[in-house]
Amino acid sequence: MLAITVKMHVIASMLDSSPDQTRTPSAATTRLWIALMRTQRILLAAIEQDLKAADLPPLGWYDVLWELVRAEKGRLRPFEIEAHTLLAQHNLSRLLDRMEEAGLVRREVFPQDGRGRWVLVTEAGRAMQQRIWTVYGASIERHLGEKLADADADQLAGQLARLIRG
Amino acid sequence: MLAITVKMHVIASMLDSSPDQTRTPSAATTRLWIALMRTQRILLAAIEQDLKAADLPPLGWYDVLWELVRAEKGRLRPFEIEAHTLLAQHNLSRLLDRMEEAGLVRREVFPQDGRGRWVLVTEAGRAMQQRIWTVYGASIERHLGEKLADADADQLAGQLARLIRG
DNA sequence: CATACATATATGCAATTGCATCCATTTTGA
DNA sequence: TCAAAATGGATGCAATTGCATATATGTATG
Repeated sequence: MLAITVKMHVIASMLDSSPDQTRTPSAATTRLWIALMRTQRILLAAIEQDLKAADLPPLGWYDVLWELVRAEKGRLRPFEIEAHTLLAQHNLSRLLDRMEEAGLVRREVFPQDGRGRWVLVTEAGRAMQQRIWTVYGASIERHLGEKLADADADQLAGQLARLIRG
Repeated sequence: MLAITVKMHVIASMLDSSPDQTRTPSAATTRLWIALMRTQRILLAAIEQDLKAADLPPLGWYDVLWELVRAEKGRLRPFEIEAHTLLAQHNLSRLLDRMEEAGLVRREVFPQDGRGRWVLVTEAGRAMQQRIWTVYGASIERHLGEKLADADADQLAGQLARLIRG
């Protein structure tokens, strides 16, 4: 499976990235780092609070549901969800436990590989994804969308994305 | 004390911010939200990993040490640290337990208010702050600083800051 | 000035996360 | 072909976090 090759390559490239202990960031870089951390934390806290106020589960649940809903046949392998959501493997495994317990997803065997599983979203899961989006989307709009024009948002998103590509 | 007035004002303003459930974010806003979350998470994970690889404590410890080192007389009240670092009160309280146990800070009574405490950074704490910065700074530079020019960083930091002001 | 309310900090307990490791299955390659 | 290495996923246990509440003290109000 192609994923194997990719993974080994990724790991190998990560291993040789030992920090150069001699360099120091510029004041501008440091300001950007702090701004990035603070902005994300404050917005995330505000949005998570809106979800909690509406008696909805935390964002991680939404991320998983969204990936499943948009996936073909409403199913993915755990490692695919992991890659999309950036959740750690063991955290995802347990998040899926909770979501399965809540009836939002189901796990089934993956016949082509005895180690694997399918994770499928249930009807209740689809309904929950939509219910969460009602609140989540409104919250994103209120805390973020209202603060800037779409053109600025797009440009800013592009600049942020460049920080982690290449 | 001024802090009282501020707090009540902040709480009051937060309480009336009920989400408008009817609005939905634009595609641009949603892209920005996702970019912000992903970029912050990926960079933070990379940097925390560098710290761990150097056998240093997590970033929260640095944030507290930094606030104390820069503060007059190397001391602050817990609620001041809380405000600067965005740590939750109970989390800070326990973080300070651990840091005190590690000999990096000390708690002393605050005579002017029987409820309060001083948190002071020790010599070991100052040394640790510098030791962490060696690695942390290099890591910021490598993961972030190298990706863009200072002018771009400054501009980007300004745009991010605008998202949480007003 | 007494009573109710606010503030500063701490803490018990449950839920989540991190870490290491385990298990079962592929895949690789001598 | 078969042992060694890699993968996909789960799990035991410790550390951290979240949540509610406790404790002590300060401030305001009738």
